[in-house]
Amino acid sequence: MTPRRALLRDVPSCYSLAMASDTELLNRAVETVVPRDLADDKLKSGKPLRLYLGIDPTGAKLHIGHSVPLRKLKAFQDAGHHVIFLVGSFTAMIGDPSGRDQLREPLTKEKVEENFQTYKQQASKILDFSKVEIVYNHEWLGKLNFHDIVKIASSFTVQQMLDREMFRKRISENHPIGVHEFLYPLMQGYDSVVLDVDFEVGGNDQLFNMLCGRTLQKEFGKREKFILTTRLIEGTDGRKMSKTYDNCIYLDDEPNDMYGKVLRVKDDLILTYMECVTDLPMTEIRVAEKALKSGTNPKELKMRLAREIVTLYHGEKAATEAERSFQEVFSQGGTPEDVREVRAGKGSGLLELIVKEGLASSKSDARRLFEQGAVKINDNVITSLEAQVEEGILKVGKRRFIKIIF
RNA sequence: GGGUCGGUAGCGAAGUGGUCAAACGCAGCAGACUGUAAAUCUGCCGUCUCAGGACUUCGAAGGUUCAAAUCCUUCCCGGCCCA
Repeated sequence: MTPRRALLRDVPSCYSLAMASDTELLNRAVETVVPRDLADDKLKSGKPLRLYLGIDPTGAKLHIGHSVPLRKLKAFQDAGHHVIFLVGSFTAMIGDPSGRDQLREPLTKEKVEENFQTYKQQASKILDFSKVEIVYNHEWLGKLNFHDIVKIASSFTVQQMLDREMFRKRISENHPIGVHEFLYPLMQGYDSVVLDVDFEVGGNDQLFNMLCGRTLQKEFGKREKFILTTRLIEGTDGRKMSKTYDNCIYLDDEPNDMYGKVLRVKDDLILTYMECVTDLPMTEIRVAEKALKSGTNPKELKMRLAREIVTLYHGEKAATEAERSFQEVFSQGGTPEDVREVRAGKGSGLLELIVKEGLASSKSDARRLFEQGAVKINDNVITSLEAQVEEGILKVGKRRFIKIIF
């Protein structure tokens, strides 16, 4: 479409030097655009558009699933559009019921601010916050009175709310639904009214909330916005990416750890990851797709993917290093380079050290590891619970290493 | 407000006076296998241990009993039905 595609081949693909085309903006890593033709028209107009992404600062560690909408935001920013970043300072205190089958704990104001700082610090790896407009929704939501709220609420029906899957689920499982949870999408929708944007970006789990915004904008006579939802990517094991499943790749994971996690991703997610969380050109991703179909070892592509992701967050050097280290440790069963060094007293117990250094969660746990032959010093399996500390590389299981020095 | 059912380990869920640290499933951990994996198989999966046991845990606090997750009392939290 544009000549930049050809040029890009010679450039390390993780550096997105070029702007994405309109087609790519509206399609790559995108789940759905509502309504499509409105989006096309607005983009075709060539005018800079106002768009926003809202987040509730819950204090969660960001993982690459969170990076998808952020990256989309950045793509639009690079294309010259006006990006607004909305901090759900008010909404966070209520808690989004989306995707929840449990009631959420509300947050305090102080906690919200603290959380946002943490968020910003992590998200800065993707988005340049100095170039976006940051707004807080307590500034308007906190000022609404009961009249306003009733007006807003009357645009929706209880049936619409109850149609949502998580509420149905809760009903069928006899879990509570707080009345305030119905208010949540309305508040978020009202954000759109205040910001009067051309469109909103969000994860696909936010579709309902964002649609409420469309309804309210019409109701309040504002401009019509369209909605762009990004794809939700699954965690390394193919289930929903979630802390409770421990299948997340976090933005601040150490290079080696991050690399290893990507390699552990289920094979059939490779292409999705490439599309959604890297800057690899789509042309290259198509080539990868063909290669997969023609029987290339998925590991090869996964390594490419892993290198790409680590480069994005830690730079090329770290990525190369992580790759080398990974091959050494896992493919050849060796030990990593950068093992943590731990000073230990000669003659002290090995078991105690393992617990103290967090390689096991309790003494009982450590004991089990000994019994199961998981404890090795310099590749010699140690089974005696009374064993003393020795100098060398201590390996517990496959992934936990420390270097013991006296 | 009334009635009723329920709150068990990270989650789900059995257990209704002793044989209960508590079945089972999921998740997790270790070992084998492998392409890091996945799948599969095996073992583990409260804490501490002088390895014989000891200690803490079944919403919370009291009580009955030789003995309580199991019985009683009060309280807290939730579901459902009725108002």
